[in-house]
Amino acid sequence: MGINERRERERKSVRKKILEAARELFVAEGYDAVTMRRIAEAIEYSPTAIYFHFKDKETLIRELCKEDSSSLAKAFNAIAKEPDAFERLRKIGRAYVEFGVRHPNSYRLMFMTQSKIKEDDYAEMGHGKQEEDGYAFLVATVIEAIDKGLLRQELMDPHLVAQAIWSAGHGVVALHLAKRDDPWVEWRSLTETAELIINSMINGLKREGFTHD
Amino acid sequence: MGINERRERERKSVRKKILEAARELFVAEGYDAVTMRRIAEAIEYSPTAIYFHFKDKETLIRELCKEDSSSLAKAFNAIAKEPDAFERLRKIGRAYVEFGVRHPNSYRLMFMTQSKIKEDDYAEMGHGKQEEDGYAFLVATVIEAIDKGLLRQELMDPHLVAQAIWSAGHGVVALHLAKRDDPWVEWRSLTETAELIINSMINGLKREGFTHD
DNA sequence: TTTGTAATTTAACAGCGTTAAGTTTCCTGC
DNA sequence: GCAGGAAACTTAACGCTGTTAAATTACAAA
Repeated sequence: MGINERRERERKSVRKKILEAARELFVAEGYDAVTMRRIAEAIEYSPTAIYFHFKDKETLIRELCKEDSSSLAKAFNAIAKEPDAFERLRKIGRAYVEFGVRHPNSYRLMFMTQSKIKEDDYAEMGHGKQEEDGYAFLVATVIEAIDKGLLRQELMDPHLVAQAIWSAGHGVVALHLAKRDDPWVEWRSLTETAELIINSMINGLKREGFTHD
Repeated sequence: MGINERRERERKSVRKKILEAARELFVAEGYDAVTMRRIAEAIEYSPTAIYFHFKDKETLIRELCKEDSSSLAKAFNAIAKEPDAFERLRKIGRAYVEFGVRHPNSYRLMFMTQSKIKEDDYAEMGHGKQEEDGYAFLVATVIEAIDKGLLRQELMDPHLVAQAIWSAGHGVVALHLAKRDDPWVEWRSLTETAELIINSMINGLKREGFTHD
């Protein structure tokens, strides 16, 4: 018994070592640029050793991604305290943008690529629970705004509105992550653009004549 | 001379054949899923034959992408006739969304991935010319809106406003292309969401009290 | 008919993620 | 203390990729 615990502890320590090395490399060079062989090299193991601890590269990356995404959930939970629905939307937007900047690789994986995750796995990922599901949190906030009569009368579908808001926020982050270094455009700062988008969207969705703070 | 022309014609025909086969495969299965070997197989040539006509896979894809993107430029040129600045913005948005739907692979390549294209190549791509440069066209429209006093007073930077509008439009397309099949979210239709985003953004950017059509 | 170049094929390389098989390590039960 | 055996790891290799080098074919020019 006691010895099994030791085994397990050691295994976990190696797992952690792999994750840390992988994280450092991925953060520095991105998902595609880092090979399994280089991760192995970094921890001075053979490449195949990784496969004892992780099913494949995809799984390894998802693990890191999961760590990151929990930081987004945390930020959202802190925001939940904000009483004003519009202000909450603004804070959601800012937190979302900050997440993209802080974890560009995870952001790309989560929101900019098609994932083959099956619906079955969703339950354990907190699907639908506001504390873990950012989209659910956004929808709930929109519902509140609708119920309080803050939005234009024709806006009755919370999913539609939430998706529009999400899209706007996503757009500014995604464009930044993909095109920030492209000199075709005289880029303005991400935060400035994000602020304008968030405010314009809220301003454009809110009930005509409704004056807010 | 006459024989050189014939040679050239034949070469161009093979080039075209490759491009057509590649396009069909790429459209059906996407950039990453299609290998050079499969393209070669489709035209019943050896894989290396392609490399006589195209430098590498990247170049081949860029060629297809260029063809697609000209359709966007065409759509924008048609829109240029629209006299009303806001209505022009709406049409730009719709055309942009339609481009994303019609050419998802090119869209992903152009707007959702980092490109290593150097600034030097931009001149021949029509950078800055409104007829070929969609961003320049958008900026020009924003400038017109500003000059005519249609936008809120504090909005004086056309690039900032253009980038906010672009981001909003991009967001809805990018999210759709990446997450459309993800059952985590009860997706609303792209066109409906796009329409809401475009209208909300314009509504949110326009001068307070300014009533439009 | 020879010659030279353009166009194509065959063979192969280096890199990738990954798997199979062999080896070390080290706890367990006698 | 030592045999057995699972756990953790390494070595070797597979199949796939984009791509290149070298050999081959096709075919107009002389």
